Amino acid sequence: MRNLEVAQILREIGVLLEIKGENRFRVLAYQEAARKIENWPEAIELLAKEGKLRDISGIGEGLAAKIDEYLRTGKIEYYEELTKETPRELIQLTEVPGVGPKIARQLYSDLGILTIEQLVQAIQEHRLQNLPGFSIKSEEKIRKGIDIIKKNTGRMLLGYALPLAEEVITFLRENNQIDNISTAGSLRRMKETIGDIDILASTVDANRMMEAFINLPMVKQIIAHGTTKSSILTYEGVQIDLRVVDNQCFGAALQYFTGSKEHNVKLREYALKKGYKINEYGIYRIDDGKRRGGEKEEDIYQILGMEWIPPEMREDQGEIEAALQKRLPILVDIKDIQGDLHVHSNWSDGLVSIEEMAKAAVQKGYQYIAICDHSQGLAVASGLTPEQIQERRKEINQWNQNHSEIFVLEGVEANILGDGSIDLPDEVLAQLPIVVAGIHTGLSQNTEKINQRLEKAFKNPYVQIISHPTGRLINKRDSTQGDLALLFKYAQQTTTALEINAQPERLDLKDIDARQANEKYQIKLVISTDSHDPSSLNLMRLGVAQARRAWLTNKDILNTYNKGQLLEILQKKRERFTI
DNA sequence: GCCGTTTTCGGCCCGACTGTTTTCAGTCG
Repeated sequence: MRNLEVAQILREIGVLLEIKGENRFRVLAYQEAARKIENWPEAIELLAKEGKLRDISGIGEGLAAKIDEYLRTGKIEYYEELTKETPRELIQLTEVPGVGPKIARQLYSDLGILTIEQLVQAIQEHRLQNLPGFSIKSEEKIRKGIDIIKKNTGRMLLGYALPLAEEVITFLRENNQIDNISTAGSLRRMKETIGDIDILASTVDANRMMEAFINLPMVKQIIAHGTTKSSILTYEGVQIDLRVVDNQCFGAALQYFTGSKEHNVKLREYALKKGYKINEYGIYRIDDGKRRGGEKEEDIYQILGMEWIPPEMREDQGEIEAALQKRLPILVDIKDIQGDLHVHSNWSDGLVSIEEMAKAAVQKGYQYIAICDHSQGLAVASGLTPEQIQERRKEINQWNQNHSEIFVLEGVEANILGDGSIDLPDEVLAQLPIVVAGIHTGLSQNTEKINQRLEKAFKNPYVQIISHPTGRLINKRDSTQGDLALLFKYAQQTTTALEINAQPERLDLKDIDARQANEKYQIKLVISTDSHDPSSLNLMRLGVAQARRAWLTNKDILNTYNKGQLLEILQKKRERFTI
């Protein structure tokens, strides 16, 4: 799968063209194509091979030829030409807040600056303020921009951003008279990583609220402070923006600030066709200029003749078309979750006993919980031997005999060994109502090996669920080299379910892949927290968000079924593939 | 550079803020 790689080079061409001062719509075309390819669920090289690149809307003759060239030869002549006059180092200069393509170009042509280090040096020597159009102020602005990227170590995990935003919102609520308050931006869309935290509110006293905001205990630096918008930087380097709007504009503002940019562009284009204009203050008829709504977010969509679109879907991935046809799926909701099918206890590397995990699950209102401790192949996690599993069974049976409030399923998270076999014998697996299996070692094997390994694991009749199927750790470790399309095929053929692991750094499968698995291969998914302690059961909402971003409904998710239905489904594969 | 119940040319979302200007360019979300 070379999609990211191709998207990257197209994006770079876009920036280079921007720096060069090319037609901005040509620039846009490259950026749009990059985005589409990045989010395309199938391998771009496969599409190219079949001559179907132009199936992707936004890729025409010119781009298709360049992509083909890149996939064939490893480079694009046009790109090489561009970098001769516009060095590619300039791309990273444009990543400094306050430095766009025009300034990057000026810095290079007038001062020969190519790198951020050279820029820092030039600022120290006050060489910027003498440039035409520059002053001490603009120099200072760029210096601050450099500070910000140096502090910012990329995007933070949703699992980190969400509680932080909630803490801020709770604090603001306690200290102000608030009409409406909500997260916005990528946080409201529940993307797996978040750039900065956006909060939107309406209140009778904006000044007071801003005052409270910039005086939060976590504030290290105030980046901006006004009556409608303030930004702060926390000690941990997170930027939080608070915007305050009139109550009657709250819906329009929420729609606008939630994005995504691509969703909004598409929505506005459609609005124009229908004779409406949308901005952050409301929706207006173009002919008489009159405002037709905007107090509620629903107004915007309703007036355009669409269903209200859940924020998680707003990525311009077909949701606008579906909303127009009133065919949006009813997305799975946290309230639909009946249990957690992958948690650990202190029999392996969990922190607490089975009883404590079960009690915590009762608090969540679950019908069932599956204790899936590691198995013997994972010694570092105190994986269980067959004998230990026998021992553990007594404890689980005892719980189930004495408690009716929740059913504890006896399970394991077994290891898929280097050759694809499972690290427990079939006789042992057969006695466990639920077997989750995952790759924990040999993650860097080549594609062929990973594929063979997974094929064998999927074909094991006792393995009903594959945990964290790609093994990725966000910002830390890439997915395994396994071929996803093949993996989906195995899952489909063997009626094996795939996990959406809700751990903040895993969220594996990711949204577009989970959607593809379900839409194209009709694979069922399981949302599991992989908890090693009771409080991690709360991570379920991250997994549910991921599933919603994958357009999944109740019927697609195994752990929305009641206990009886679930046990029946789990039995199916075994009945089909054993005698 | 793409695209078309606005079809083969002429469009391609919208506004705020900043800084440097007398009406706007650049950047950002």
